[in-house]
Amino acid sequence: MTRIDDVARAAGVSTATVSRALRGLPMVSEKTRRRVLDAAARLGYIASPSASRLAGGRTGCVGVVVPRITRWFFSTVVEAAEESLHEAGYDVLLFNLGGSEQARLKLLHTGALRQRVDAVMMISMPLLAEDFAAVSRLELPGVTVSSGTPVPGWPSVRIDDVAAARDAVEHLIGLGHTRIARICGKSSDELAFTTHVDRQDGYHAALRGAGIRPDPALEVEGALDLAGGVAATEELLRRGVPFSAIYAICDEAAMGALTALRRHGLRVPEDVSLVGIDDHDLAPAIGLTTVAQPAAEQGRRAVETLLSPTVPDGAVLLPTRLIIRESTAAPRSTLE
Amino acid sequence: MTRIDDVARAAGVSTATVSRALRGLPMVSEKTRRRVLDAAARLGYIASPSASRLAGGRTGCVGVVVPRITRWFFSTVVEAAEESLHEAGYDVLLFNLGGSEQARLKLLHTGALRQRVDAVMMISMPLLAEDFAAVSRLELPGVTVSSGTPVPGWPSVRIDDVAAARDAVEHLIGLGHTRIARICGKSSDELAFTTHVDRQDGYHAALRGAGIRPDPALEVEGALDLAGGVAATEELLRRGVPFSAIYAICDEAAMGALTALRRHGLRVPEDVSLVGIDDHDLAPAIGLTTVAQPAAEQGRRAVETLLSPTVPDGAVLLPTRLIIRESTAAPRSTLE
DNA sequence: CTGAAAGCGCTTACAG
DNA sequence: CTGAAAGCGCTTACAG
Repeated sequence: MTRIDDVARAAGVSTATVSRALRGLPMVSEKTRRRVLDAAARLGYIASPSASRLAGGRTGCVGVVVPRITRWFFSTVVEAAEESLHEAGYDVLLFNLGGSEQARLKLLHTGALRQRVDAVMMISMPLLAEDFAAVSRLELPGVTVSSGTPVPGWPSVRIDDVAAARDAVEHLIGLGHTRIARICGKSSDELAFTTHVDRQDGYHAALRGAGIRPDPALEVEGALDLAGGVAATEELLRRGVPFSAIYAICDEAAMGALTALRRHGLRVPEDVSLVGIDDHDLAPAIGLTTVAQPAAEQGRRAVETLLSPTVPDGAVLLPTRLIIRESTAAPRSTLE
Repeated sequence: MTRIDDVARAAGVSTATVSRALRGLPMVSEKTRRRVLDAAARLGYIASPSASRLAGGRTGCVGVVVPRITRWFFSTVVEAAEESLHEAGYDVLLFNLGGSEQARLKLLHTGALRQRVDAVMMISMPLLAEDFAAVSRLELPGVTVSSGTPVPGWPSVRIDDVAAARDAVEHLIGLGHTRIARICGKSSDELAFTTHVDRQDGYHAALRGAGIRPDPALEVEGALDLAGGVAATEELLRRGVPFSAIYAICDEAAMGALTALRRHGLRVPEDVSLVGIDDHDLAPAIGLTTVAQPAAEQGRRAVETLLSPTVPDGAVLLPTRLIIRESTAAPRSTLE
């Protein structure tokens, strides 16, 4: 392993100069820099990250915290963020909570992040009142994506969840639906916080805006994934209340709904219209009408915001857009 | 930030003793250890990773390299591996290639991994002849998952891809199909190496075993994802060759095939039977018959193998299993 | 623009 | 079982 002294000796300069030259600092003559660069290349020198970190105080790492990397939204945000981070010269430390409360607590209340990262990006991280102290004890810059709970001093990147849900439901209303079911995540889930509540509010707002009185019998909690969508839809059907459309809190839940409906011999959209939120990779494949949110863009913007904090505390709101596909149509009753 | 001296002072011992006590090393009396632990806890002491790394030579990090974190198989392997790694006290550095050849080269031929990790886990990493030197120059222990190309000295964890493909195709043959199309990834793709070839071999072996002569007109390359499955199936239909079943190299491609078939008014399984490989999360939802492979288990076993190398060079082969759902049935011709 | 030297905060032989 | 001291390989004031 060649060290900085080897390079210094080969280039005939001090280690301080090697350090400066290699990091592109000013205060090095062009001639010297070239000599150092040559020597370093020739020797295949790479500075020891541990040593640089200890001496320089910067880790060159960013911690990316995500509830479940297996979910479309999260993996898409992480992929985009990772690319931007690497481009900016940072390594990314992945913390996947796996939906476990224990992992969340460990991350927050153990030194898992202390001195390991220069900054933190938290995606859809639910933070309870007692967690804020832990986060601020980190004394780290950070950014939240699709938060969750805004962290004081950290910018946040997200969409307007109220509007997204409203758009989805208003689309159904526009088609003539009035009995619109809602399937959503459990309140205890990872997205349970503002996202959950906001999308619920959007649903209610749309209904009220059209003079439709929300019916609790049409709203059912499941999980946020496919299985949850199936279960919620089964429960809905079990209740026996009439409905002509389903609004799902996310596309994965919508896919679950689609599955459950088909199992019961119900056709989409002939018997039931279905709309989700996300624009999941598979949404075009199954013809799902949805409100698209820019997942990758949120990841990129989060990194950008983290690295050049122009909006210290502000929120970056990214646009969503309704994409009408084949899963929604006018209800049969209005056709009859 | 409290340092090791602070703890040493508070406990009335030397820093060497603090270091030993905190890391659970032997050669520390129980009484002293308790005193140190108390002091550390009281002061909220956490050892500086940079300093430990520099002094100790271990980074406590494992690099996880993956072609595309957004794909089902990869995110599932990573989730499981990440959990095991964190349990074992390692941080995970994520390297998502994003399907870019440039990222692959940068990772291999730059110091991206040098001195940053204690070990490497490469998932479905395509390695060309010229890459091996770069990998061995890393001088790091490693493991490959679903390789790809086996790396000398690194154990590998995977399934028997030949058998998986054979099982899928034999299932179709058992139902009476003889015109079985194959849609697969491009040879230039991430899984292009052994996985691609093995599954191709399995398909051919199954056909030959049944006395069916492979027809090149029935085999079409696409991408490995949904869009690729759509495109490949469109191409297949465009060719106008008769077929009653499709074997897809992975479930995501199968979902693409399903989409394309539906668009063309073809029903599954009435008009066309469809089988994939994976048992993707969404496979049950769409009733896809598939050969299940244990993705999470591969992630866990890889970590296990990496951390306690009992099989220095050997391959861990995990079992697959055919899961029959609604996407496969006897061909109509045999029913007529 | 360049160098000598201290220091970052640990771990590890080496003694005892 | 415990401690004094060197050393890990850089970066950073401080001089010049």
